[in-house]
Amino acid sequence: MLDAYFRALEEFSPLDATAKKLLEEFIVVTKVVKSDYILEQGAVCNYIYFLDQGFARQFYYKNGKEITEWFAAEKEFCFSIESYFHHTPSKLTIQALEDSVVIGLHRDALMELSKKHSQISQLALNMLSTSLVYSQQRMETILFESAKDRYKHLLETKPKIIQKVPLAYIASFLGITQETLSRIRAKL
Amino acid sequence: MLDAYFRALEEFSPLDATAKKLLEEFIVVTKVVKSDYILEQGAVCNYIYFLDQGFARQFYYKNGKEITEWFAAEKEFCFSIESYFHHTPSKLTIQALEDSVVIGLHRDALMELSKKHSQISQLALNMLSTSLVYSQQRMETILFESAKDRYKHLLETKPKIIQKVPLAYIASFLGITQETLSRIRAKL
DNA sequence: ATGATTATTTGATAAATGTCAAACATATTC
DNA sequence: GAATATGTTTGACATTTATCAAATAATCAT
Repeated sequence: MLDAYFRALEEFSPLDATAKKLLEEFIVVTKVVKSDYILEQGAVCNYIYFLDQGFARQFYYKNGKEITEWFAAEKEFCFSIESYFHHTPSKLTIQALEDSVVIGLHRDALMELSKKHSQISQLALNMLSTSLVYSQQRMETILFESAKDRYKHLLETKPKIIQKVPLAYIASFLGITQETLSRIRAKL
Repeated sequence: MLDAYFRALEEFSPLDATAKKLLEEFIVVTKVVKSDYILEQGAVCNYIYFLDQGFARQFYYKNGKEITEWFAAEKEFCFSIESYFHHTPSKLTIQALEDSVVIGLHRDALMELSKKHSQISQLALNMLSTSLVYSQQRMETILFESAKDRYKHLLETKPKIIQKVPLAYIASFLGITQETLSRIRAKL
């Protein structure tokens, strides 16, 4: 059941049986159907979610419009960074775009267990540093690539998203309007 | 000597005498004069730098132009995130904009000592999570605020930068040209 | 299947920002 | 303090992207 999950965690750092046992206490598995919320706006994000099956998006509201901030594909992680670390209500909503199985790892698993078990602190450090590098890289692409290049990059790195998801979601994820994206696509 | 430094670290997480002693082994203090490089492009960034005194900027080259990515004011931290975590040559250069005293904390201090001492793992986790939240927030401002709003925001949050630094640095930091910034400023 | 809803494309136009060139201002050096 | 280098502003124009409106196209529910 949790095999794929622990395998995904071990991409970050090795975990022995003790570490896994400790972590298990903090793991919650949930099934959600399409359109269900994994995390609702206003709730505190207490978990790092892993999409064991399915597919989800994170979005928030800006001037009444939904802005997609991230897509989580199968075997990927997602959470509201700000809410998780600051214990504040989440601006983000995480919504399943398909029927999904979500594995949540409670904050205390990383933050508290990491005091007791060094493999877990290494796990947390490696998860965080990976996120940080991604976040930094994404910022750079937004600053210095044109909308067209960002779309092409997304096509290369996450072609599945583009097949599965309404254009408007992708546009807001890229930071452009759907009309602009439609035109970019027409000229490709 | 290191008082202010440990105080800055303890903003993230408390440190007892043992923790401080362990960390000290990995601390390097350097004086640099104006225009000196704290980190050169192509070198691996092995330290998280703290500007004990002085002022610095991080930049890299994009189409032959210097793009400022970050300013580090006195008592602030800076490092090349990607180079530090991936042990790869840094794309970034960190340059002192004034005579400065820089305190570097070696990667092994956080990554290795955190296996042995839980206060250090907490320190590392909190430093990383703080960086991650900042990085995320900055990305959002870039995506969703106009150049003018970003400039105003910088004026509010880091007025000193604007006094000390050539306009071209600030412009590239904001992701715009210096001409555009000059016009924004004229109309404020 | 049919109508209703949702998603996508297209067109006309406006706004924001970039590019290139030159003028102007300030700081630095001899 | 004159000459030089560096930094800033301004102008004309090009490009990118947004906005608003409407036309199509695709999907969904009954």
